[in-house]
Amino acid sequence: MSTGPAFKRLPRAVRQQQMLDSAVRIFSRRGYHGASMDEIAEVAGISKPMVYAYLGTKEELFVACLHREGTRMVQAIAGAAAPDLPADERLWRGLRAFLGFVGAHRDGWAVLYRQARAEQPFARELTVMRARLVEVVAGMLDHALRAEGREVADTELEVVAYALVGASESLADWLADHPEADPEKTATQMMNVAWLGAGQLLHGLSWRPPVA
Amino acid sequence: MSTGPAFKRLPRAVRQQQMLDSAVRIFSRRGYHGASMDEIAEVAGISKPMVYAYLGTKEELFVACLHREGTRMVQAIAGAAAPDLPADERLWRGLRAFLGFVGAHRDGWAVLYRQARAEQPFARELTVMRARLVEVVAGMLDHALRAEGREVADTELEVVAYALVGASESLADWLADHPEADPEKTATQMMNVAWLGAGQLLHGLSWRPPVA
Amino acid sequence: MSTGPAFKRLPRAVRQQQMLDSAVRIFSRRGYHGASMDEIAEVAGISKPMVYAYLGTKEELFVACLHREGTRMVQAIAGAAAPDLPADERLWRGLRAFLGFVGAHRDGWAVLYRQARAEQPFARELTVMRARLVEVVAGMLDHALRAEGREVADTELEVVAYALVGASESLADWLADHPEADPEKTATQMMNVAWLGAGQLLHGLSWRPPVA
Amino acid sequence: MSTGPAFKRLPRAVRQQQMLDSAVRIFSRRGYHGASMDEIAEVAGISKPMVYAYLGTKEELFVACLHREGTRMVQAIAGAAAPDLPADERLWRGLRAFLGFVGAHRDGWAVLYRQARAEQPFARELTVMRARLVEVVAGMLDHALRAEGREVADTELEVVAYALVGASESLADWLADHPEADPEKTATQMMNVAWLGAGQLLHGLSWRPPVA
DNA sequence: AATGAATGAGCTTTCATTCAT
DNA sequence: TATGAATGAAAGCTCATTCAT
Repeated sequence: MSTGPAFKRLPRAVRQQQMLDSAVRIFSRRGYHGASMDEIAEVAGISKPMVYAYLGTKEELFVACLHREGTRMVQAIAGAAAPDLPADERLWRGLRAFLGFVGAHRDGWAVLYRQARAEQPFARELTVMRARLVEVVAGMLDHALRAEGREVADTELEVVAYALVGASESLADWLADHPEADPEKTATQMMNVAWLGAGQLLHGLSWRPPVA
Repeated sequence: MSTGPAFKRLPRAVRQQQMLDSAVRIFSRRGYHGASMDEIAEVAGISKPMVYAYLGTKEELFVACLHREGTRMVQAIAGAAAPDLPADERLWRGLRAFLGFVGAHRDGWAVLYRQARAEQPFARELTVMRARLVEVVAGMLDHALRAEGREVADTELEVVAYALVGASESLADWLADHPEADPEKTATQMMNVAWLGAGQLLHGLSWRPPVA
Repeated sequence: MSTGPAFKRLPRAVRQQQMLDSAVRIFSRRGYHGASMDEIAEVAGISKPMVYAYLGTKEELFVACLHREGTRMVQAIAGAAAPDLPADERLWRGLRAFLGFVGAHRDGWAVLYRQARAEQPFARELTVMRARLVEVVAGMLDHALRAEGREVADTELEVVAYALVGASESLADWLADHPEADPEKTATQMMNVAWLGAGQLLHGLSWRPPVA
Repeated sequence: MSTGPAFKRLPRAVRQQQMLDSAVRIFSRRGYHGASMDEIAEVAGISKPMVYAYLGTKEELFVACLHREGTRMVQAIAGAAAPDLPADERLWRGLRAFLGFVGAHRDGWAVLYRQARAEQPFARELTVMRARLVEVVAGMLDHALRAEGREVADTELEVVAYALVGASESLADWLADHPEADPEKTATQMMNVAWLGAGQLLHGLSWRPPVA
C-alpha cells in the first residue's frame, strides 16, 4: 500500500515548475508581448488549457515567473551579506551576489525585469521586489550608522538606498547586453562609485575588493 | 477675411508635430503595445492614414518619438553643464537638469525609455541615445581626470558613467512614483551618493549644493 | 442517443474539406482579390481563425484549392484515356473528359484557373498543373509517333501539346460563358480542328466520334 | 502670332497618352490589383487628381489601357491578312502578325489580357475584343468555304474560330513566359496544328511557311 | 486530468477616392 | 490647371481565452 498516488501523470508541483521553466525561457527570448501562450505550452510539452488551469492567465503566469526568479535572487543576495561584517564588506558581498546572479542568468532575470518595467500591470510586483532590495540595503546602511552612534531620517536613507539599487540594476542591464563582460569586475567598479564616490575616484583613490 | 487659425488642411510640418505629441502621450500612457494607432490618430485629431503617410509604421513612429524626446533631453542636460566649471559643479548641474527634465515631463521621456528597453527593435536607437548621455557624463569625468594629469581606460569610464546614469534614471523613476517629492532635493541626495560615496556619507560627511 | 450529425466540434479532416469547398465557391464567385477571408469562413460555417489554423494564409488557401481541384481534373482526364487505344481515340476521350469535367464544374475549375493565371504567386503551382496536362497530351502524341517509328524534338511536341491544351482551355472558357452549350458537341468540334486541321475541314472532311 | 495656344502645360491628348503609357507599364508589372494609383501617377510624373480628372477611376483607366492596346493589336492583324489571298496564306499571316505583336509587347498586351480575364468588370471589354478577332478568323474561313461553294452553320464556324483563337492566345501566353522563344517559329508550329491537324502531323506531314 | 476544436475581439496596414486651395 | 492634404472603408492576420469531449 503506497503512501501516495502512483503518478503516471506527473504531480502537480513538478508540472508547474516545468511550465515556469519554459515560460521564463520564452518570455526572455521573445519579450512579454512577443511570447504566445501557444509557444509556451508547446515548449512545456503540454496543452494550453493545462497552462491556464495551473497558472492562470498570461499576466498571472508572467507574475509567477517574476516572483519565482525574483525570490531566488533576493535569497542569493540576502544569503551573501552576513549581518556581522563591516558595512563596506556587506555592501560588496551583496553587490557581488547580485551582479553574479544576474550574470549567471543573463537570459532570465534581467530580461524578465526589463519586460516587467515596461508594463503597468506588473508595477505592483516590481515595487514589492524592489522594496525588499531597498530594505536590505537600507538595513545595511542603518546598521552601520547606528554602530557609529548616528542616525538619519528614514526617507533619506531610502533615497540613498534607492540610488544604489538603481545603479546596480542599471549595471545588471548593462551586463545583459555585454555577454563578454565579467560580473566580478563590474561589481568592483560599481563598488568604487558607490562607496568612494566620483569625487574621490577623481582624486586617484580606489577601492579594492578584500582578498578572499 | 479672418486670419484666424484654420483647423483643417494644415501644412505637413505642423501636422507631424501634432502627431508626435499625441503619440508620445499615448505611448507613455498605454505602453508601446497597449497603444493603438487608432487612438493616436484620434488624439491627434486626424485620420489614421495620415499618420502612416507622414510617419510610417507604428515602429517607425515610436522611433521618431524616442528621437525627438531624447534629443530634447540631451540638449537640456548638455546646455546646463558648462565645460569650464569644476567637475562637481558640472555633475551637479547636469544631474539637476536631468532630474528636472524628467520631473517636468513625467509622462514623457522616462516612460518612452522604459518601453524602448523592453523591445528589441529599438535597441539601435537606444544605443545611440544612451551613448550620447554616457558620453556627456564620461566627458565630464574625463575632463576632470585629465586636469589632474591622470587617465583611465574608456571602458572603465563607461561603466562608471553607466552606473551614474542608472542611478539617476532610478531616481527619476522614484520621482515619477512620488509626485510630492522635490526634484531639487532628490538631485542633492543623488549628488551626495555619487560624489561622496556611501563610505563618506556613513562617516557624517555631506555635500551641499553651491549657493546659486 | 441520436447518432445524427453533430454540427459543431467536427474533426479536422471534415472541417478542412468544408473550408475548401467554401473557398472554391467564393474564389470562383468573387475572384482571388474580391474574396475575403471573412466571407469564406462565414460560408464554411466557421470562424476565421480556424481557417488560418487549418489552411494558412489566403495565398496558401488558394493554392490548396487549386491543388485539390486540379488533381481531381487531371485524374478525370488521365483515367479516361486508356493507353492501349489508337491516338485519335485517346485524344477524343481525353478531350471529352476535360470538357465534361469543366462543364460539370463550371464555377469551379475554370474560374480558379483564370484567377491563378493573373497572379504571380501562383505561377509555380500552375506550371506544375499545366505540366501534368501537357505531359499527358504530349505522351499521347509521342506514343503514336513512336508506333510509326518516327521521332520529334521534345520542345516541338511541347508546343503542339500546348496549343491543343490552350485551345481546349479556351473552349472550356467558352463553355463557362454559354451554359446552354453541350460539352459533348463542343468536344466533337474541337476534335475536328485538332485532329483534322482547318485545311481539311475546309475541304469538306469531318471527324465523327466513334459510336460508343 | 501662333496658330494655337502656347502649351506650357502639355495638351490634354499628350498627357493622356503619357498616363496610359505608365498605366500599361505598372499594370503589366504589378497586375491589376497590385498596381496602385499612387505609383501610376508618380511614374506618369503627375499628381493623382489629374489621373482621375483625365481617365476616371482605376477600373476605367484599366479599360482604357485594354482598349488602346487591343485596338493596336487588332489593327496589326487585320492589316496583315489581305483578303485576296488563299485561306492558308491569310491564316498564316494573321497568326504571324498576332504572335509577332505579342512577342514585341511581351510585357504589355499579354499581361493586360491575363489580368482582364481574371476580373469580372472587364468581361464586357474582353468579349468585344475577342469578338473582333473571332470575326476576323471566321471571316477567313467563311470566305474560303464560299469559294468552294459550301456553307456551314454560323455557330460551328464560331466554335472553330474560337478554338483557333484560343490556341493562339495560349501560345501568346506561353511566349510571354518564355522570353527566349522565337515568335516566328512558334507561329509556324501553331500553323501546323491549326491547318494540318494532329492527325496528319502524326503521319509525317508538315506545313512550311511560304518563302517570303 | 487532459486536449483538440473553436472564437471574439482587436490591430496594423493599405488604397481608391475626393476636398480645398 | 494642378496638387498637397485628407479620409472611409475594409482586409489580412494573430492571440488570449474557453468549450466539449
